[in-house]
Amino acid sequence: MKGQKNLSRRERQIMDIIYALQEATVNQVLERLPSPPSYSAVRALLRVLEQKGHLVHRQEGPRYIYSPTLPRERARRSALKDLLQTFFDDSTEDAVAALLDISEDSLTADDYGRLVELIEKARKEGR
Amino acid sequence: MKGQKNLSRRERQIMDIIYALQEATVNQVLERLPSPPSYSAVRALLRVLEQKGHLVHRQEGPRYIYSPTLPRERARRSALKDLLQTFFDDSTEDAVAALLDISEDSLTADDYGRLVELIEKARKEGR
DNA sequence: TTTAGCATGCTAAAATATTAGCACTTCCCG
DNA sequence: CGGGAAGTGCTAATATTTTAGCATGCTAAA
Repeated sequence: MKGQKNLSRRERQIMDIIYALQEATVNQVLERLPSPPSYSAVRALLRVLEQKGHLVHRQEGPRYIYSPTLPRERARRSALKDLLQTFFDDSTEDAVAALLDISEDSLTADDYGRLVELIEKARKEGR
Repeated sequence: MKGQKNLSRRERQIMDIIYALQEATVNQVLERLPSPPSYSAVRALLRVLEQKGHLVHRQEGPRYIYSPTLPRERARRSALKDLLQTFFDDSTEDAVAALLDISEDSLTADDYGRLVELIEKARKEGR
């Protein structure tokens, strides 16, 4: 029901890290946390996040590996949707433009070609 | 210096609202806040955000109108960059695909055309 | 003028989030 | 077998966030 934006600051940082890595151990999270707190502080947060239903863990040898409950694909759709609303007035075009602007340095001619294909394909499917 | 992800939960909600509206009064913020607290709670948060340098206000008749310190364009670039990293492994293509997927219902044939133009233009400028 | 309505500043209480520390378990290597 | 290194659970203290309430100023209409 409620979004995932009811997370506290640390919780959000942790979820982002885990989404970026897909799954992570306590230490992987700790390493990437800004102004990292103690090991046990991180464990406590992870426990809370699990209890709130945002994470699950499996045991891998001696240690826990945490992964998100909500699949990455769904989480990113939702995040993108929010971003679109907050910063782009729901304008897909503006968002794509910003995306291109950010990425221009790393895109090759082939990449541009693939992007055009992507759009052509969406256009066809879209009716 | 430090990012804007050091905000607390309420602070973040408020910044999002103000970025979406471009600028807002206390009441506009209050109306859109989930599980809205009291009027004065919102005022207190706004004051804190201003003191931290995230917002400024101007006086409009009897009331304050708050707006972000960091221009929307910069804030959204930065937000997009983060999103790209967290959820798309920095793959512009994946992000555009997700964007198209989200927006497909609302895009017209013309829109698709404009998107292709956008990319062609970026390709040319990109070298 | 008075007064009601709506705005603000400030501050202290309450609720949450964040953190460290201690006790216990498991794994692995000498 | 030990025994240390590296895990984990739990709990209590601390820090921060979030909130409401009170005092005050300004404006407009009765």
